[in-house]
Amino acid sequence: MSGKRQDARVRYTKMVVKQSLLELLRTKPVAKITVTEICEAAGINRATFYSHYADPSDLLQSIEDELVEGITVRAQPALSGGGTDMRATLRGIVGYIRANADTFRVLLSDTGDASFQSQVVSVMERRYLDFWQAFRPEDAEGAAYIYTFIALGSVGVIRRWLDEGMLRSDAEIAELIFRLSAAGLAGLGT
Amino acid sequence: MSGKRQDARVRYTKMVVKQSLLELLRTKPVAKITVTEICEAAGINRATFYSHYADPSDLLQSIEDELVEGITVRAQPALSGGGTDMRATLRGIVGYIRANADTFRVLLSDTGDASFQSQVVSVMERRYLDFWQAFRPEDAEGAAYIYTFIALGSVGVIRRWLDEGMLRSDAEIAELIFRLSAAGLAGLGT
DNA sequence: TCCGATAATCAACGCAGTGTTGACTTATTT
DNA sequence: AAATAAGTCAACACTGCGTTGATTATCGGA
Repeated sequence: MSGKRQDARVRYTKMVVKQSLLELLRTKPVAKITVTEICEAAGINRATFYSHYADPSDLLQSIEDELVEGITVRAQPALSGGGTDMRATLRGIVGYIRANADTFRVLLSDTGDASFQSQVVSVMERRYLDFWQAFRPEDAEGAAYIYTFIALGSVGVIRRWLDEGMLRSDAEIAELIFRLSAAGLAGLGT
Repeated sequence: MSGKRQDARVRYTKMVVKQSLLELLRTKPVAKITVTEICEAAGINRATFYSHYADPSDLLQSIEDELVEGITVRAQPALSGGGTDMRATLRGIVGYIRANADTFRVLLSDTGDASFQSQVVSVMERRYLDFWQAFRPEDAEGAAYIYTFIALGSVGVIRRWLDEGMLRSDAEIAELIFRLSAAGLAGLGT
């Protein structure tokens, strides 16, 4: 997409630095993680860190951006292989989260980042809106609240699923989220 | 509850320091707020800060604890004046959040604290569980997921309500949350 | 395969914020 | 008015910051 591929050294540095931060995030919030700490864990020089990122939050942001992008792509109905099939889209998203489970678990946890969760919710919200509006064209009272409700609720289900060690299959979780969301929407008209 | 009342000076210090932090939190995340900054804004000596709190996160934690306590109390059905009336309980909670709207808005925002949201969700979750289990004694498949779904969804509704400037009345929002939650639960059996 | 370009390393820098101390001043309680 | 507790102030060593310039290692293309 953007010109040539990055230098192998750069790729390595970014990778090792990201992994080190994620490792540290398991033990404490980003507020208490220092650049020095990250560099020691990564085995790189501090100056190298600064040539790529401004501070630990900036690094965290770049990790988050990748994951949000991954979800966004899979939230596009056309690309998820299911056309307008919401279940298929959800399975795609759940599968992607499983593939990056360790990272998602940390970032969505208590010591994680509120803004990351917020970004994920936004993507879900938009997708739900696109999908369900086809079925209920006329906007009921307080419709926007419902999409927020089910989007955040869905993320909650995913969080719990991750915390429990992903005992259930992707399909099961996708189906559960689908049913709960559909029910929430149905409840509006009541 | 715990012995005598605190010295007036202590009460003032804690108050002004909390307000200063909340003010700063409007502009940046807690990760980038320094003790020095807080003290300048509060007009107190740095040594005074350290005699009460360990660091900015510790101070933030104490603010959060108060609010979580406030919600917990109102989530007790017996105390919310409505017996087992879930609507009344929700109205009580929503009213409390409105009374502390500025603070809740900041803490539940993107730049807020993931652990605070998490604590609030926990309280709601437990309350929903107590209430609804009376109506559906036999636990359906994946019941725990539903409570997480509706608890987080409820917090999402509150977040949106705060962001929109609380245009709707407490009763309206409480009713909306009640309806969405009930619907989510009903959807499980389907 | 060699060469120019790009990255990473290292040591050093002044600077800002930390957390603690002890001597002091000021406010509160009884 | 005296005793107690809290806040102020200046100073301290220390840690981490962010940047610099010189040096070494690695990469990718001609």
